[in-house]
Amino acid sequence: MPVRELPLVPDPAAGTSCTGVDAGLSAEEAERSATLLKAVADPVRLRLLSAIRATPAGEACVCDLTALVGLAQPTVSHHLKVLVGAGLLERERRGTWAWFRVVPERLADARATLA
Amino acid sequence: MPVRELPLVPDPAAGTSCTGVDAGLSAEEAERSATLLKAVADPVRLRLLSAIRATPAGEACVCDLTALVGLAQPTVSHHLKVLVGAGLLERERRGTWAWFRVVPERLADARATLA
DNA sequence: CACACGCATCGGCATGTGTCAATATAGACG
DNA sequence: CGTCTATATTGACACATGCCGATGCGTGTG
Repeated sequence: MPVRELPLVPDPAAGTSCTGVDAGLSAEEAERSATLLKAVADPVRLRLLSAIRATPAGEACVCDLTALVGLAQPTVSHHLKVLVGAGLLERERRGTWAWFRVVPERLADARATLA
Repeated sequence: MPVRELPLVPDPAAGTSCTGVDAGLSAEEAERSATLLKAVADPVRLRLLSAIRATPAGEACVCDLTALVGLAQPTVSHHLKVLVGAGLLERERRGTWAWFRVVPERLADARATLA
């Protein structure tokens, strides 16, 4: 029966079982963090966020972004909806256009989950 | 024909086309960042990273982690492989066990893509 | 050598995700 | 009201992903 080397602090007589690493992050916390990170973990959505933030006014409408990423309009609308759903973007309708702004606090939240 | 309101800086005679938001993040950069973030955007992998980091020695073996997350051993091995592939984890074989440590620099890289 | 144990890989299945064409909705304008 | 433009929604498809059981590989132990 192989025996662990270095720490071997606990587990003196526990048979062959491993030491047991407890917790570090609950399943619920991990689930919520992953949901937020999944919204960002997409190349198109990263470009959308970056492009909107790089705008002089800090906002952009769908047609601008459609031209930018080179995808069909429904696809871009879908990605924007995902970002809005995650709280990373705010949507405001002015006339015919829909304007999107990033929510920096929410982006900071995402960054904080990797701290 | 509706006309844009606030900025209307360029686009004086360009018909109905939108202003054009340029760049902010190249497609290649976005692709690489998304690959790194995808590795982290999973509840199980977040828990694995967190648990390994919370260990006194900063490392853990598969059997510990299997017990932690409550999934089958092949599933945990799969997730660990994803994390190693992304450079977020280092793997070292000592005897029968495989020990995993987090690579803080790589985690900082992931965090930096959201700056 | 034979065996046991930890871990990795394979094959398959269910589910999730990105994409687009087609269509629906909403507001502006005549 | 009818039409045009910008955006949202739907349906369908291909593809990726998470999960597990079965199996293979490597390494200590008797």
